[in-house]
Amino acid sequence: MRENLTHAIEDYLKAIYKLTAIHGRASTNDLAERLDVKPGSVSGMIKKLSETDPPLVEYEKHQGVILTTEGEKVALEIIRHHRLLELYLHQMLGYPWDKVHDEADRLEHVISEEFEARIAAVLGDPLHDPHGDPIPTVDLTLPPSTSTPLSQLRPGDRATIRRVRDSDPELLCYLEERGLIPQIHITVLEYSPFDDNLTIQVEGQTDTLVLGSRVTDQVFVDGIE
Amino acid sequence: MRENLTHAIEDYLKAIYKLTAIHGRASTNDLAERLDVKPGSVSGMIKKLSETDPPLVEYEKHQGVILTTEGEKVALEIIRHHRLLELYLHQMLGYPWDKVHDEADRLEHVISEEFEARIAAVLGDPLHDPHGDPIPTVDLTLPPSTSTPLSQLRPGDRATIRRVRDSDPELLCYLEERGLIPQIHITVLEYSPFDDNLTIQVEGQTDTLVLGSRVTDQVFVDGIE
DNA sequence: GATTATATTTAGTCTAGCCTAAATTTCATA
DNA sequence: TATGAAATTTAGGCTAGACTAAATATAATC
Repeated sequence: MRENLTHAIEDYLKAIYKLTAIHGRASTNDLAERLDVKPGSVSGMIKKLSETDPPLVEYEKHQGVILTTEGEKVALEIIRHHRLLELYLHQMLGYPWDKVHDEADRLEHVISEEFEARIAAVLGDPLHDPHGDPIPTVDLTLPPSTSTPLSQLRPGDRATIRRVRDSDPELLCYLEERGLIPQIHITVLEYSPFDDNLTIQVEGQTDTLVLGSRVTDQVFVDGIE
Repeated sequence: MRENLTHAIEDYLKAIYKLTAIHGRASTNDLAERLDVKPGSVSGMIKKLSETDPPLVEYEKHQGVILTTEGEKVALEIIRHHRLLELYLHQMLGYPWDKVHDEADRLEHVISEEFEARIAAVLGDPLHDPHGDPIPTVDLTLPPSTSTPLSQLRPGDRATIRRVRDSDPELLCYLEERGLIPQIHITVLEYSPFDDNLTIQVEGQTDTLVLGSRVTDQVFVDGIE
């Protein structure tokens, strides 16, 4: 497959992948914010990515950018690295939940295919990382995510937590302390329309929790009854 | 300690450490050869390393270079990373002997202190990597190596293999196939002064081996009787 | 439809690290 | 001690990837 891609290029492709998954196209400004660089730098890199052979992105001025098949492959490869690494760090090296992301962000660019294959084998070809995000398979397919934000549930709903946003370590600590981790069942008891608070019951806990939308927007659930 | 050091700088410091261990000082040309860059590039980098605050190397024009205390610390830190990684890859991920070096060379620059500490713990704070090289301790001290090249032994000498050069994967395969790995006992049966061949008996093997100096210069032994 | 605000691109700089080629210094030896 | 070989440094360029500031295009509002 493609080699000699720089870390910067890999980071751009990953960011484009994630933004297009949400908005259909990735805008210059959104990319700049996500990658923590200035918009002018993004324009330059996008131009370059669209002029490689084969091109990694498709690009029309002022219209944002999408990945080509080739670019998507690279992005998924890196995402596979990242999520396998997160799980490996958590399960095999005892990393706490909130610390795996940064380490994986650096390692994902340098591990070989051999390394990838070996940790995948040790982990038993897992399907999800510690935050519940699906891990692309070896042939780089990614099952579409069906989960919905916890914030959309209403009193009486029962559901299973499937994944949580992994970008904010503080949020992850908060969630872990309260037992809000993947595969846990919850029941919604109350909804307050003014402040968007949800009162929920977490399986196996006696106390209930009141969560604002800053939290419930970052937690995704499935199997709602 | 020092942060924001580039991979290139870390590679230079590691190379200087290894060359000074042999020659007292590291020359521009030797560094260029070891790092696979041109001598002109080395001059530029050395200048830069001697002008950091605090300086990482001590430098007099045309006289070669040595590490400062600060530079040595960085070098030992990277060497510790490298050797811990080699052992981890070998023991925990089942990497063959000859493949750990390249992977470790890339990973050594990106792992965190946390990662270092966790793999060291999993491995039980080991003292040697798979090739027998000593691993710098957490406080960055490295026991002086006392082993001598196998090529210096003569008939009748009995010794224990302590380490082998790890830079050439083909040599490593060759050595492994013949059971020439650390902690193995050997006896020298014959020496041929014309071609520098040694005939040796490896503990637990029935056949003897005839080895040229291209091999015996790369294998180091200890406990000669 | 004109005007303002926002998003994006262009143009010109900067730093890190490498390169080549030419100039210089040191070293070995006649 | 002079001279040629080897080692080293200097000078000038290149690429990747960032930055700033100015120019332009799109979108939003009156």
